[in-house]
Amino acid sequence: MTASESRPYHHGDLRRALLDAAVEAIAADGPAAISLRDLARRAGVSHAAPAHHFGDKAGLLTAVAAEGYQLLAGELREAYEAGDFLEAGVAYMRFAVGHPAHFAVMFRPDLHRRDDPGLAAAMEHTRSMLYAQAADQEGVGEGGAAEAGIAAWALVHGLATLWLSGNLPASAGDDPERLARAAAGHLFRSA
Amino acid sequence: MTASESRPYHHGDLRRALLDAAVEAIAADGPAAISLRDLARRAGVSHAAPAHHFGDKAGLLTAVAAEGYQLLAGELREAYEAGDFLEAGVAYMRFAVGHPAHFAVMFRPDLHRRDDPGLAAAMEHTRSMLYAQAADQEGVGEGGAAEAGIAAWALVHGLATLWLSGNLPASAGDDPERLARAAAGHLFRSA
DNA sequence: TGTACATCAGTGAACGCGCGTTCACTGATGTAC
DNA sequence: TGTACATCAGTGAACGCGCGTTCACTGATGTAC
Repeated sequence: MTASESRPYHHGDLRRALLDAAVEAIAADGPAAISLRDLARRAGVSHAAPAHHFGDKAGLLTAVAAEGYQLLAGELREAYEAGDFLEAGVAYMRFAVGHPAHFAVMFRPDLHRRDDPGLAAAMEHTRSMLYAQAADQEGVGEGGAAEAGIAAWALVHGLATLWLSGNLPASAGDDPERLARAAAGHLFRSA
Repeated sequence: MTASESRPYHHGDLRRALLDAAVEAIAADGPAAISLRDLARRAGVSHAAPAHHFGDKAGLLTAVAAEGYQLLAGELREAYEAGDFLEAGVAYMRFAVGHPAHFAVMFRPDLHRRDDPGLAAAMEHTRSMLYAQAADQEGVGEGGAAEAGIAAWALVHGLATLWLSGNLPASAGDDPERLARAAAGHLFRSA
């Protein structure tokens, strides 16, 4: 992967390379295990280079989280545009399994820079899509409609979490999207 | 808290004290942030003492996880004995919010000693209760019954996870058990 | 009741390690004229 | 087309820190006789 010849002084796109290295490392060992020095090693630069782009570890994880929210918003938008709310749940599962590192960082606010405007914008955008259904129904009846949206989110979020952490029984099968569709179907069957 | 007078050479119940310190530290900063040296400090013993009881960090976290599974099994048993499956979901939420440190460690097999018999037994016992409903229904109809049990578990697990990590919107309210009851109600309404 | 001894819990010094952060620096790039 | 200079990306040495682990040890407890 790394050029054995003399590398140029400037990396080209070190920011991108560091993010990719972070995603790879997080997927393997979790967000807590990464170090800026290790990422620099993976990207083939000196250990002080990452500070130039992200400042510190929180800055890097904040960038990963923001990217994750953008990716998730994209997946959700497609499902919503197809007008199928159940498939939005399936898309959520697909995103989690397809981008486990992003998923692991996104819902860990303790790892983020609270004041980052890029993350805040990406979060708000994605959340507005997540709560869309709940907001739509909120005015309708008395109590419970908001919880319906939260219940749907919680179901697919819990399913993705349990899947990724290897806590589901063998009876869950080996196809995450199928499982999500089947499990979420139990919730929407009543709607 | 700590006796300022000369402490006795033997602690009395250092194992328990270290577990309590760990639970406190994990609740505050997460499982990744703890160190055996810090726990020894909190318990007022030398930094080498924890190794006597747990060997290493994985050994300690394994003990925390096993204790968590035992506590959860107790809460679930009460709900089941009352014959109310919905309240078992509420009990799951109550356990997670009441024992956030245990909850954070239990579903992280990467933090455990795989071969610990105590943990394996506690897990199996608790899981048999979690899957009880799914197992009961499994023989009934074709496909989908097993997913119903998983869906119920995923819903309350996701709800607890999102609650503890502070990811739920303000509309979720401030009463976790009420929220669990309302959200899970959407799932069981169809049954 | 008293003595000897085995066992075990906890000590404290020592080790090597990887980390984050800082800082003066150097190499490369791009822009003004 | 060429020269001067500002800007920026990345370097590498240095620092102090907390960590896990090891190990010979010592203090306390309990049991055998």
